Amino acid sequence: MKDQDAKTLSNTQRAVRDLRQMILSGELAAGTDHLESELAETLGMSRTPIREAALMLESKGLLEMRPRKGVRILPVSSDDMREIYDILTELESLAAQRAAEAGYSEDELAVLAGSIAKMDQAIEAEDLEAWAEADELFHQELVRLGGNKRVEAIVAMMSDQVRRARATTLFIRPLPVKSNEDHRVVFQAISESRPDVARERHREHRLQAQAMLCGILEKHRLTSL
Amino acid sequence: MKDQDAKTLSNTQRAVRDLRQMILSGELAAGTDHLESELAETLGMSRTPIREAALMLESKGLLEMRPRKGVRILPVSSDDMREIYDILTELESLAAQRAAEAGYSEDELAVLAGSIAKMDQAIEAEDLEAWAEADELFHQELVRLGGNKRVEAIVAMMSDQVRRARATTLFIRPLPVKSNEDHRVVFQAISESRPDVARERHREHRLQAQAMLCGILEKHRLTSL
DNA sequence: GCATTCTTTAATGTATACGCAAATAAATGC
DNA sequence: GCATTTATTTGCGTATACATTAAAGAATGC
Repeated sequence: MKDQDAKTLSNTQRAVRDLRQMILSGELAAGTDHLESELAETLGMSRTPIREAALMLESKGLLEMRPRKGVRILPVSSDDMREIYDILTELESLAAQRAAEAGYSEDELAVLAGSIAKMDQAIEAEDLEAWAEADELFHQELVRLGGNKRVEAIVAMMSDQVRRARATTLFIRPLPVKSNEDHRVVFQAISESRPDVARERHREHRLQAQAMLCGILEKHRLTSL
Repeated sequence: MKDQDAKTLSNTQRAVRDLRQMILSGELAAGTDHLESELAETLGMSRTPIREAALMLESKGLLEMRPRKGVRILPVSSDDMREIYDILTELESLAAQRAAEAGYSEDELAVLAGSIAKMDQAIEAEDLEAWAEADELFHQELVRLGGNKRVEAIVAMMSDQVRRARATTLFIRPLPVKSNEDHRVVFQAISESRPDVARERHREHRLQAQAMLCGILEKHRLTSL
């Protein structure tokens, strides 16, 4: 429970937050159906805010509302991840380019640098959860520095689904040492204001990560189905 | 009125369609506020479907719901268009690449070829409306051929806003002769299965179009405000 | 025993009612 | 006359009730 629950947040907002959390945590498993009224009872509110929340989560691609069938939690297939990574590759590369063009000061790049440091520490400690968290921070901050609000929104939307897939891949994939090097190279290009380098390096980084992760998901597809 | 109105479409769906249309046509002008109850009365339904529709259109960036202020129709600034075109540049270039990789047959490329033909005719006849329509078809079909459903969804979402901006630029911009040549080059690269060429040519095409259109919007910013 | 139709059920789509909070208007104190 | 506080209004958030319709089950005819 956060500090504010019934206070400043509306029921609709709580429903969005809670349902999202339940989906990401797997409490609402992929592929399962749930009636609006069940969810309403679970979260202790009426159907109205549940419907509004479901509508929002539907537009984010986390679930699907089907008349008479209830809301279905959408599974994330390897094909889905391929689509998502394709988009992230393009939009994050753009962000890297724009961030390099912007000529940020060392201070303004502190969060980005910090996330790389955290990833290094996590690798050292072989703490994959911590690494994943820092990795997400890096990508999120990179996109923020890119300065395009719509890119930010799209990436945030997709990152929910990436997070779900990561639950599968994180403990199977090789230790992300190479990944950390990639991040450093991109960071350097941004801090040296070299847009084309930042763009291309990040693009390569993403393409490699995508190939690896989709490969893993493909292999384990049968397991999860 | 389409063939089906009260028949197969729910009120929520009608509200989405009608509100979207009213925004695109300018009937609901950018920057204006409207109470949920007003809109409900206008469309002859209760607030519930209006709210659900507004929620969807909000996620598409056409409007904003603000407590006690009503729903605000969001204006499209030149900054907005810069953001949108940046995204379209990246995602459509990806689509062009993927379309070229897919190795479509002549038949499968018929719609794309047709849209180019229509643009040529429109230029000939100096019919800018027809040209815009064909141009939109080209980009839409290109993205479809790219085979990424999420890209399709994002582009469709943004194209609503592009359409609103076009109302400003269409009759000011130079006759899009160069644009047609660009399209032909991209088409050829796709039909010859040359992904890198398709990607780069389309990218250049988009960057030029963006620079031109944002320039126009920038100039006429004062007029519209 | 199977198929078809009717009945019933159950879940959604939508209307409506109401409480609450925010914005505006009014009133009182200084 | 201005500021501050109090009333009032008004629009939203949400609960709830109801109508609609699709799906499931029962029953009847063949």
